[in-house]
Order: sequence, then structure tokens, then C-alpha cells
Amino acid sequence: MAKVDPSLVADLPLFAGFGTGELGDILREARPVRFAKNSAIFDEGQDAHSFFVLLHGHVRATKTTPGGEQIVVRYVAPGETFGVAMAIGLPRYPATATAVEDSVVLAWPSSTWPRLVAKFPALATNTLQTIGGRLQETHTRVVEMSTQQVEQRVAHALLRLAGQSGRQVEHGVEIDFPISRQDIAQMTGTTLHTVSRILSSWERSGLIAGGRQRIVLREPHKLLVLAEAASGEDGPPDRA
Amino acid sequence: MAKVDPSLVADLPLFAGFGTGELGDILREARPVRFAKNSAIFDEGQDAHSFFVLLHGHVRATKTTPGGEQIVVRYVAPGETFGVAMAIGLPRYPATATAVEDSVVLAWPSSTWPRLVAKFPALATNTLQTIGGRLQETHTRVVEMSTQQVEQRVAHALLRLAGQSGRQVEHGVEIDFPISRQDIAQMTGTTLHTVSRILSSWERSGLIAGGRQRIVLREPHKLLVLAEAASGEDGPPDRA
DNA sequence: CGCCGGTGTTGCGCCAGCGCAAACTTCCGC
DNA sequence: GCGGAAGTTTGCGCTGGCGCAACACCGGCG
Repeated sequence: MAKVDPSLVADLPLFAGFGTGELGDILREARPVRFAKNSAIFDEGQDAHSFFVLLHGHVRATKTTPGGEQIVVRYVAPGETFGVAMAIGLPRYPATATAVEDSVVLAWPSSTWPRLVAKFPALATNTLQTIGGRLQETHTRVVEMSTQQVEQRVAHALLRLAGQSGRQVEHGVEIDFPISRQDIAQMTGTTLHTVSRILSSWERSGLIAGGRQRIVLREPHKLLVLAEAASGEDGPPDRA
Repeated sequence: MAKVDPSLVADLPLFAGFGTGELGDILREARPVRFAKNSAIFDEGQDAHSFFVLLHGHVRATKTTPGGEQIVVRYVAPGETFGVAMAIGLPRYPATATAVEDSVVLAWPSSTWPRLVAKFPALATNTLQTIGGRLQETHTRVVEMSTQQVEQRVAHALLRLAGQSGRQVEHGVEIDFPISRQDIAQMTGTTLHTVSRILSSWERSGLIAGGRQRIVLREPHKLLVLAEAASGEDGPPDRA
């Protein structure tokens, strides 16, 4: 059935500490699935039937408010785990996952999780670290939203995306998947319009370049300076 | 050494599925420690020497920005786990923990974690669920900060605090530990001044009561309505 | 029992960023 | 190659909530 070469995934954090044999046992339960660009992998509220590892492509996780507004929870890069609702005790997916480009995932039925964990306890500890890392990232986001101006939040978001999924190009680093101003707005808690204004201004000053759904960071360092600049800061006080 | 009665903690999520004997094994490694009101249990950036279960009292977790601003990450209620940095792979505490009232904790040296997990894998899966729950809560917070007005965020924060640590009193539910306007501001991403204005207004209309570091919700239901009210909403659509 | 520091309240002016509106550009399907 | 949809840009006016400042209050400590 599944013909996934263990060596392809042996380096993933989820499988840290596993030998080829064990890996084979685990992979045997998984099924590779392809999702076309803009197709939904699962929907918020839906029964958490599977959990996934992204092999190729990029996936966006979003949450929708009762009022119908969407926010982007995160972007999943190749090698990352997603849809682990079952592992953290949720019977339903807490967010919607959409392939933002043609993507390939490995899918395990959620029902295999308890058995796999019982047999391979390291899966639980590896996942614990992954989720812990995500909790940290989300806390960082809360801190940023609480303390920073929109412009700095956008700068941080771009730098993070570039770090996670950046591709070296001629004159800078390009974010390696299609992303709209709207998406960035939904990541930083602002509006499409404000993001557009900010990016336009950065483009004018040569910090970035980009067209429709594409962004290239031309001057990552300058962006970083911008991101770190405390709003009303003049000189760092001793210990405000 | 440690004389903690297993029956006192048997119901905690961390120990779900454990028998009295196993519990004894685990508790034997722990040490009860008392912290006076306003004393630090650990500091952000410090070496993650221990992890904790709160037995009595309340603990506030905060993060500080490079610029010196603080934000409240969460309040820990009795029975909850905190300081599990090691379990999620962090060598240092990502936040500061302060006892907001006289508190008693159970403390395990972080070094015992790997051994305990190896012996009792359920500890890992239980912790995974706890951390997963926190990730959910933090995502909720991000969504709220992205989409709601300050007034609604404050309402949600109060309701959440009341749900977690509310005490039934004469005319309503009192938040059962000292909490200042400043704290609430740091939880909701706003300023002391704005919180004070909002609470004053609510007090005038009888929604809440409270004095110095004390808040009583007199009309939780009305607060909830306020919290849910979408800002620019006129008529609730089919699925408000 | 009076002082003092942490806490809370309130008025006022300002501005970052939102909401609305309209036009433009690029991509894609037919 | 044409037409429409999706994505983007930009101007304009408004306002929620912040920053500042001054004051009132409470409680604990000396």
C-alpha cells in the first residue's frame, strides 16, 4: 500500500530517535494524499479523522469567528505535523487547513494514534515538544499584538515567514508560497488596507519587492531593525 | 520526606489514569513548597530547575518584552501544572511565575521528568493534553485580540477568570484572588486607564462591583451578552 | 495615628489605523 | 484574446482608545 521511503522522513522532529524499522512500522499505517491548490484538507469543527505530516507544498490553518471573520493561525511548512487534534484530546479540528499550493501529505487515521503512542512513547514526547514550541510561538504573537504597532507586527510576520519558508533569490529572500495582503492582515490582526499601505511604502523605499501574492525581502536586516524598533523609544532606559 | 497524600492529587488531569501506588512513586520525588504573596516562584530566562503543580493559592505567569513592558500570560489555579519548560524542550523558563497570594506548590526537579516519563508514559500524554488545551486558549486570545474591541476582550477576560477561579458570593461571583486593573490590561492588550474607564462604567450600570484588587460579577449574563456582541453588528445573522 | 506608596479614577487632546469607496492590475478560464 | 474575478492600491474622514496629567483613595507601616 503505502510506499513511503523511511529515509525521506527520518529527520523530522516527529520521528526523532526512531530507527528505520520502527519508522517502517509507523509509516505502514499512513497514506500519502495529494491536495490541489486551494483545496481544503479539513474544516474547523469537523470530526478529527486524521493527523498529518506535510511532505510537500504549504498549508494554511485558519480559524473563523462566530461573526464570520477569519484569522490565520499559522502556515505549515514541509516536514511539519498538523491536524493533531486527537493527540491533544480534541474530537474535532479546531481550525481549517487549506493547501495554498499543490501539496502532498502523509495521513494517519486518528484512531491509530493511541496504538502508535502505546507502542512508541517517543511519539508522545516528540509531539509534546512540537506543541510546546507552538505554544511559545503563539505567546510571542500575543505579546507582539499587545505591545507593538501594526508596522512592526507586519515586519515580524514577514521575517518569520521568510525564516520558515524563505527561498534565496537574486536580490533577497522570497517567501516561497502564494500569500496575499489579506493573509498577512489576518496574521497580524489588522486590515488588508493597512497592510497594503505598509508594503507599498516599504516597496517604495526598496525594503521589499513583490507582486500579486508574492513577496521578496530585499533588505531583511533593515526590516529587522524596523521590527525591533520600540514605538515610542528614544534611548533605552535603564529598566523601564 | 515528602508527605503528600495521594488522594489529594489523584483527581488532577496530570495524574489521570494512575493508581495510588504509582501516584506514590511519583509524589515521592516531589517536595511541597510554600510561597508568600508577591514572591517569585521562578523568573523568565532562569534555568528551568523544577516543574510544579499548584496545590493552594494562585500564581500569575508573565512575560516581559525587551522594551520592559509586561503582559500576563495566564493565571494558574489550584490543581494546574506550571513551569513545565523542560517537558516541552526548553532549558529555561519562558515566563515569570509569581504567587499572587500565599500559595503552596508541589515541586519536582526537572531532572526527574525524563525518568518519570520513561516509567509512566501516561504522564506525557496527559501533559500533551494540558499543553494542547493551553494552545487552544492562547489561540482564542489571538482571535479575540484580532477581531474584538477592547470592551469585549475585557468582558471575556473577566468571565474566564470567574469561570476558572470564581467564588459564589452574596450577589454574584467574585474573582477569588487579588487582581489589579493593570493586570487585566496586561491580559487584554490594553492600558490600565482604559480598563479603569470600562470597569467604572460597568460599575455604574451595576454589572460588576469591586474595590481595590477585587472584582465581583453581579450580572454575569449581561456581561456575556456584552462580550459576544459583535462590534459593528446590527442584527444577528442566522448563526450569531 | 499620620505618612507614604501602590492603586484607582477621570478629563483632555491626539493620532494610528480602520471603514468606506473607487479605480487599477493581473491572472485565469472560456 | 476577451471578460470577469480576484487581488491590490490609494484617498479621505472618522474614532476608539492611548498618552499624559492630575487627583483621590486605601491600607499598611513606622
